[in-house]
Amino acid sequence: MSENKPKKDCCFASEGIEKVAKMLSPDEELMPLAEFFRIFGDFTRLKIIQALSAHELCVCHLAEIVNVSQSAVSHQLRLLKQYRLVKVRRAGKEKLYSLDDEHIMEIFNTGLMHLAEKKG
Amino acid sequence: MSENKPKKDCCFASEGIEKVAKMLSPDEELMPLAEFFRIFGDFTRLKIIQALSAHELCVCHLAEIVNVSQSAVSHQLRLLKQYRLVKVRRAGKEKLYSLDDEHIMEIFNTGLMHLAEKKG
DNA sequence: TGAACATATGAACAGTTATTCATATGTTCA
DNA sequence: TGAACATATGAATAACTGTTCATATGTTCA
Repeated sequence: MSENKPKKDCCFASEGIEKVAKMLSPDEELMPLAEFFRIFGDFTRLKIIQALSAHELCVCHLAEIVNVSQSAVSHQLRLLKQYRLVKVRRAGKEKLYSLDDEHIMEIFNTGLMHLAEKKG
Repeated sequence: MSENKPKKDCCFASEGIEKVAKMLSPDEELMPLAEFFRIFGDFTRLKIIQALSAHELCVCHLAEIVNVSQSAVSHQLRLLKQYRLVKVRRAGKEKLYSLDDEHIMEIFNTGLMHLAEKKG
């Protein structure tokens, strides 16, 4: 922590620093955002997301497609739902999952593009 | 794992499942993508990113702005650089960090928009 | 109703991660 | 050159995360 550290002008004047600090989104906005992005930061969940981008799917098929246990998918789907990446509807015995909105694939694809450009 | 589980047609025919499975990006692409997104999934790093979106900054100023120790920012900057979210240039004693490209804030802002829409 | 199917969930465990502390490296300038 | 400043890094630790296993809940249909 850097509480009462005297402000230095190494790269930039003190007023500038304050300005940048003030311009940051409030913690109540940035913390949920970090939680939201953390959901993208897992291989299994990323496969679930990409699979759902192609088709609404039930839990057992998702488990087959991403090749993890039913329990594991279910746990991940709970997170994905909690953070509004996916939505569900019941259809008989099954529950059909799909992506919540366009933002999800927008983020996914921007990430892919970034990596493609930086490759090598 | 779901190795030789007999394919069921619960929500969708078996051929459809195969199609979705085949359409997934290869692991060598999805795993780095997960690592890339994981970097966004931390409060401190998100603050660093947003601060850098406003201005190129040195380590000590970043530490002040995001309110963590110099060592902590430095460790995070190493990750941010490793995954190409930021770039550095030296200016005398200091090192000035800035965002690597537009994709970073594009992802950041799409996330913010998503949360804003889902609020409540 | 009850058997069979589909999904969800809690506890436990192994692996990962963010910070701190101490210290090392790199740069400037008197 | 060496003191002062700026940044980086390794080890240690506490907190968190993803999977598994066992089991519970919910739904259909005979």
